[in-house]
Amino acid sequence: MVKRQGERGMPIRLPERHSSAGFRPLAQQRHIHILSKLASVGTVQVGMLARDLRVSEMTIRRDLVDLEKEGRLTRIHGGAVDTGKHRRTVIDRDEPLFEARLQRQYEAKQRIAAAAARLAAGCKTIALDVGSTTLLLARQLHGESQAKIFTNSVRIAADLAAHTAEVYLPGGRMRRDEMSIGGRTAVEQFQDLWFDIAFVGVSGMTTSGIFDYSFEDVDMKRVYLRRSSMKVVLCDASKFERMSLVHIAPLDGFDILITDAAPPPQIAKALADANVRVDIVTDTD
Amino acid sequence: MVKRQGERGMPIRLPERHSSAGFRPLAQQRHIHILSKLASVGTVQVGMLARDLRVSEMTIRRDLVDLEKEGRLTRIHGGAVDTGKHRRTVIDRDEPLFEARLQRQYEAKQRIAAAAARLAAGCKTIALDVGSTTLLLARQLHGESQAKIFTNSVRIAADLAAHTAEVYLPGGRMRRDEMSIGGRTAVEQFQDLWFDIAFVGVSGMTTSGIFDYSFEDVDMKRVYLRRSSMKVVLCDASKFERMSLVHIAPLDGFDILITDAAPPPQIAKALADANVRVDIVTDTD
DNA sequence: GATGATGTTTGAATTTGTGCGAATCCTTGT
DNA sequence: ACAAGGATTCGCACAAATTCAAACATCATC
Repeated sequence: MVKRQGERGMPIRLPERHSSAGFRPLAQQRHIHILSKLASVGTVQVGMLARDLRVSEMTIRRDLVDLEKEGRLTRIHGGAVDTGKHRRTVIDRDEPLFEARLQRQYEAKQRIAAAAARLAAGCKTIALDVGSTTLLLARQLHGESQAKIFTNSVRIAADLAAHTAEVYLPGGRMRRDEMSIGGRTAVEQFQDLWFDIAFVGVSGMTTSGIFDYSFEDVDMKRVYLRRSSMKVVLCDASKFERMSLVHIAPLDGFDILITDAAPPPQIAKALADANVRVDIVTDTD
Repeated sequence: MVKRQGERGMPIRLPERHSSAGFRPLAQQRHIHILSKLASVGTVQVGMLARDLRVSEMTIRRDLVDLEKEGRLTRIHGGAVDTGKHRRTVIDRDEPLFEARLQRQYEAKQRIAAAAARLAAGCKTIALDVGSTTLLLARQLHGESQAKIFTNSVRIAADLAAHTAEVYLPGGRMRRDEMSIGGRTAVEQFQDLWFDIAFVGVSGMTTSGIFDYSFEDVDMKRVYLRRSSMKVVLCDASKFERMSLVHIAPLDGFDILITDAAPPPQIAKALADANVRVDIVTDTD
């Protein structure tokens, strides 16, 4: 059976030259709706989407098939989860958001963290940003007992406590959800230090730079990037071409990008122009 | 066909919906819920999960089998525990030392903490010292969502994160065992503040004052006692007549002592002379 | 009418629920 | 300490429910 778009072969994403009437937007809008839902909650259900978008479940399934072909999501029984290996991801009604974020793209983050840990080996002073990927990195650093680790994440500090020799935190108010410490005083305490290497997580990356959705944590990210010899950004591939609330820095604001898949061409070029080394940790292990 | 809860009669409230339900949690969502529970509590029970997720116990068991195959947990009779290699997110299985201390005199500490929590009710700024009793107190403060809580214990901060509105930490190096933050900079950050009430734990008390075995934490204890309107010492009865490494303050350095049994006569007299109010929480509640 | 997207039907595939015997755990008695 | 008894939990096998996707019908636009 030939799919309705089967003859296309290539995933051409032309803006559809359909002149006047905007009937096409419907499908397009559904796709956007689905993807944005995925981005915010990590999972979608066929029935729920059908109800939200006032279309049949069959249509939703066809949408999901299309989006899966483009690699934007992974279909599972009953719905879909955002890209990454099957079996993981999702949010929960009443449980911490963080845990859900941690599960999303778990394998990718794990691989990224492993590569980052290799990079950090031997460094004496290591700065760790807030985030789920950096938390996984922290766990890989348990062995580095001779390093001093600086982080504004209480979660990471608590995790490192039992294993790593020296953990330093800035002072200030702790954010509830993220368990990060931010604010002016916190930034001041760290900005006079100098780190051998800093690992910063982001929530989006475009040709114009790296982004994060957290207003409060951005200042500290900037400090990390400003005050370290080697500036490493951890960013799984789902975050390419995605902007967020706050612009952290342009692409030449860091040295190394560790990710799990090749970035899209424009970003790849921009990274090359900015002299950023790109480490891609592939799926095949 | 008899429902699994059929004998209960009415109160079953299953969200019976039409085909486009989306109410039953996706398999992945259940997995997340389970892992997340595991991360926060350490163990899960089949029955409880089935109730939480509104699915049959069989389904939960199948989930657990799947997750065990992925190595994310270890199944035990009646439920599952988290496997050692995936450590918990918020706070880890506290190291033996701390856990042991927490168990020692557990009931006494719990009662003391409860009395302290009553004392703290309504206070706007609360300082919490490091220690096992103060940790129990922190857990009783989960409801006090309008208070600002200051502590140099990362353990307490992590514990409070999910429940209490505002938690403040000083910056500095974290001690491994106690997960406390100390040092000159930490002390400096707190000594300009003023607390409504401060709770300080001690490891010994004699007629000459209160003592602690931790060299690093004493300075912060002194700050708490110096900078708060109400200075409360938490001290279970086993610590009377015991000295420790460091002398924190004389008996007139605080206002209220909460303990679980009447202190020996000499100390009682010395406390009376120092104008300390003694709250004894008896075994009979 | 041709084209392409969407809705509907229907049987297959997958997931979930239930019954019931076996296994395990817990308590109690000796 | 060991065994018996009772209760709970497990997991297989099968039934029920849900979801999937192919085939076809329908609708809209050009």
